Amino acid sequence: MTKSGMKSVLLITKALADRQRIRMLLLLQGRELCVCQIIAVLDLAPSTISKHLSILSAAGLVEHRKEGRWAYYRLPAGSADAMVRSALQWVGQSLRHDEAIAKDVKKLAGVLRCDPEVLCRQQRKC
Amino acid sequence: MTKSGMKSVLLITKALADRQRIRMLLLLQGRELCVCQIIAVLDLAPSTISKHLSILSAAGLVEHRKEGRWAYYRLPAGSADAMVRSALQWVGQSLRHDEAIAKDVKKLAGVLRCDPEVLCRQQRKC
DNA sequence: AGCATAATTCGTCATGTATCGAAATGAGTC
DNA sequence: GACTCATTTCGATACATGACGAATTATGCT
Repeated sequence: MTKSGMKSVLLITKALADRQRIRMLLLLQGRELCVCQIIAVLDLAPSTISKHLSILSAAGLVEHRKEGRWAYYRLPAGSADAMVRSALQWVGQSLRHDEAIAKDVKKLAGVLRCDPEVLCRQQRKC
Repeated sequence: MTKSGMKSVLLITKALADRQRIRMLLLLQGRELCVCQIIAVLDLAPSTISKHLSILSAAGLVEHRKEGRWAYYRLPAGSADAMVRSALQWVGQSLRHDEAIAKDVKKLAGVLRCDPEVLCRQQRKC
């Protein structure tokens, strides 16, 4: 079923109207991430990250699953709403060559080299 | 030259993150409109409409020209930035079947039957 | 059970934004 | 020039939003 309507559109556009949330979406391109990994890259308070993720989630722009104490977020599967898919594609396309994003991705590479467990224990100083 | 970068993206997403601005963009699909016509359909204070239009303009989502006392706004020409074009396409596609938008378009049809001059004189009671 | 920990929710504060009316601008008319 | 009118800019106000730390929840470990 394909959603439509002003409400969904505004949920999406409002979700996309924030720098940190955009950064998150681009970090999630091509991989699933644990919340603690997102925290480590974006360098914001856990509660802030969590709030952002819930906004993205409400808009359908991310999905998540819990595994033990950890929560993993990812971009929605291929079966997702067309509106959501094209919105994500637009963002990805538009920021393909953005410097700030490249920096985040680079930082993520470092973060991915640690166990999430170790990462959290060390208070984000991997 | 194709723009890119976080700044442009945020200008666009922030511009799209408002119900009234979305309504304006859809009214402008396929035709150029005078500010007074937009006012007549959306039923907001002229200063509010003007502010919204300036935000859309800053994001590159609309163009405008002045003709005498009137100002006309339109969606950007085909030569526009790819980011802008696909954003507009996304909005249009997503709201193709929206009721609120259909209502606006219907109201616009009535407004278009008046001279802009008459329209303004009569304080939006055409 | 009791503790440690990852994530979320809640309360608060500062900042940003939508709206309006009043004043300013700019173009036409007399 | 003085006046009218469409639009924009400015200033004020109410509301929404982003950030944080503290408290809460939920899971795993001892």
